[in-house]
Amino acid sequence: MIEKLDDIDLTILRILQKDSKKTTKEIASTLNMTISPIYERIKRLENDGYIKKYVAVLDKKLLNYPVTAICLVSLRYHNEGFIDKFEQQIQELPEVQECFHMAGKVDFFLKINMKSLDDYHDFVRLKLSNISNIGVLESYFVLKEIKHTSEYKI
Amino acid sequence: MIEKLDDIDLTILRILQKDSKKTTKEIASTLNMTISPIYERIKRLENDGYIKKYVAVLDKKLLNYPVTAICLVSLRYHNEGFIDKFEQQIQELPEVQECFHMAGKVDFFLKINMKSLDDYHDFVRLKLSNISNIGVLESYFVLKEIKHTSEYKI
DNA sequence: TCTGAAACGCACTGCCC
DNA sequence: GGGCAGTGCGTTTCAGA
Repeated sequence: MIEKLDDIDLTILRILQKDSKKTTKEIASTLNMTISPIYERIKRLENDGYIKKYVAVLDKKLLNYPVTAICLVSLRYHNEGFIDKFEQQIQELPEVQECFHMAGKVDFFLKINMKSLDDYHDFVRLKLSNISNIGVLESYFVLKEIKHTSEYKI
Repeated sequence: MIEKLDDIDLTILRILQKDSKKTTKEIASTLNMTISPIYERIKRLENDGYIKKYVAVLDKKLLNYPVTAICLVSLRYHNEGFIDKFEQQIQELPEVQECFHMAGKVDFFLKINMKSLDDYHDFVRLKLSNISNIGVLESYFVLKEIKHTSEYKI
């Protein structure tokens, strides 16, 4: 039973998508409320699916993933079976952090993290190119990450 | 003092980037260790910057952000001042979830979440276009999000 | 739906090996 | 660097309004 969110719910979501370690007590304090209602609202937001999960955000550079590539893929054949299969194969590649099916000339848009350009070369040659049905494949490299957040403007 | 990570550290990071609500006790249990060393390792990973932050991941659709656009921007002038200013202005736009400075013909790559195509139209017209120095601006829309994770393959 | 209080478990500290 | 025990705090539950 999913109902509309009020301002209190939105404030809770705003706080937690910035810092999920904030305690119920702290959130209650900023909202001038007691712990119980905040606690129940958070549980409701989790159960209703507004909060999907809680994750630790790691440092790409320190983990030695300095190379980020944007990869544009166009398929050769566009019937349902081929698209589904491509999507399924992409899911299983841990190097691929994001993949979107696009409207327009380019079919898929991929964001890929690698340890080196050599690794990227191997990745394209051994993994991506082995996915049959890829027609055109264009790669672009990120010089600098200006902004990267999981937050939504709520 | 940042030292190299061993397998235990990497396992901890793997677990926490999937689910940061896992307790120290649970992590210790899967690693057949006691709580203390796991606790200390997590603190070290936080202090050394391997773990940047903990966040709640929200549901875009439930929050009524069904439109995701990829926006490619080329600047008119490419001297340092103009680029810095552009980057600074982008930082302040909450609709922009990701922005990368690219190598190649396209200067910047933006990922933008909106409530509707009308809102996107307004966003481009009122906010992006008002940033002086934008030369070319191309928009592509996401039909379907195949994969979107903050995890790294560690 | 909020308040307040009580119970539980985990985070955190200090000491030992 | 890892194990063990104690304390405080946050989470969780529940009676009442």
